[in-house]
Amino acid sequence: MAFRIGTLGAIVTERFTAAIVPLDLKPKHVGLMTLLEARGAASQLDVARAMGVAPSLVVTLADHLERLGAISRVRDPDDRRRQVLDLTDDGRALLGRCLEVTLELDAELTGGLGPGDRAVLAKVLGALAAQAGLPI
Amino acid sequence: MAFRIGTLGAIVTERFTAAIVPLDLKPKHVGLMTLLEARGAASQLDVARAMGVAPSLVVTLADHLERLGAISRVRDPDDRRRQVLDLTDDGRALLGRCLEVTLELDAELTGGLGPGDRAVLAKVLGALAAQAGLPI
DNA sequence: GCGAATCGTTCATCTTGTGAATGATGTATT
DNA sequence: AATACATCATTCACAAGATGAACGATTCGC
Repeated sequence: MAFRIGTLGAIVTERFTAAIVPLDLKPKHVGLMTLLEARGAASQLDVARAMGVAPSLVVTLADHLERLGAISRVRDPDDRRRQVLDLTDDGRALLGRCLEVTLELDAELTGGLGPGDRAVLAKVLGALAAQAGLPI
Repeated sequence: MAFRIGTLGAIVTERFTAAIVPLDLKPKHVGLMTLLEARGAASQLDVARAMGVAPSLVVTLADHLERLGAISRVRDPDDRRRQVLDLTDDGRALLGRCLEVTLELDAELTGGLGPGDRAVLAKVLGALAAQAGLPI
């Protein structure tokens, strides 16, 4: 059975990217905030490793999120090399709006499905996320 | 119910991209070949419109596929502005190997699922593909 | 204390993609 | 038939996203 899941992944990604443009966010920003929400405060290097991304990219992402007021960024007093990131209340609110957008997209994409099918899809995607080590 | 389908889309896309590296292909190359397989020969502008991509990008993609011997590229004798692309036999074989890779990835991602769940997933993704106007 | 490792940042660079300019060809109007 | 306009492919300059190497500031092991 050929799902062509790769091509579909690209389409879904594209739609999601477009859907969060009004929030002034890119998918990686959402990924970073989601990570902070799930794990609590973390150093930039921790974030880079968890996201599978170069540390220099985290600088850029954190710059942007800090400018939006979505995260705080303070030197760890116990190790002043570390820059500790954490979600602000504004950040949590912003992440809430991301969730709304996500739900709308989910609804749009799975509109034709019955409740049973939706449950199965949720299970499948949950398993997929767990496999990817993703908080969901 | 939050599927976080956007984030998952990114993960799947990434995996697919990695999986076709050995074939010297990127996802868009596969998209172009799939299009030619489904619709038959097409001009570069047709391809650009169908893929939702700039015509100048099709030049690059076609250059690469032509170098691989996967597509032919001939001037339309009836309208010599048009450069007509078509899959070669080698291209069809290459696309076959892409399908194998896709099937392996599908199997890997849905390994823990029962046959009923897989059927539902196939249906859901099929509907999604149809909605995106994608041949599947 | 001193050399080595770690963390964040900057910088040069690569890749992917777009959009404008160009040249070749085709179409329409007169 | 000639001229103006539109269309197609191509090239070029450029923007965005991401990487890796170099560097400065720290901290750790000895």
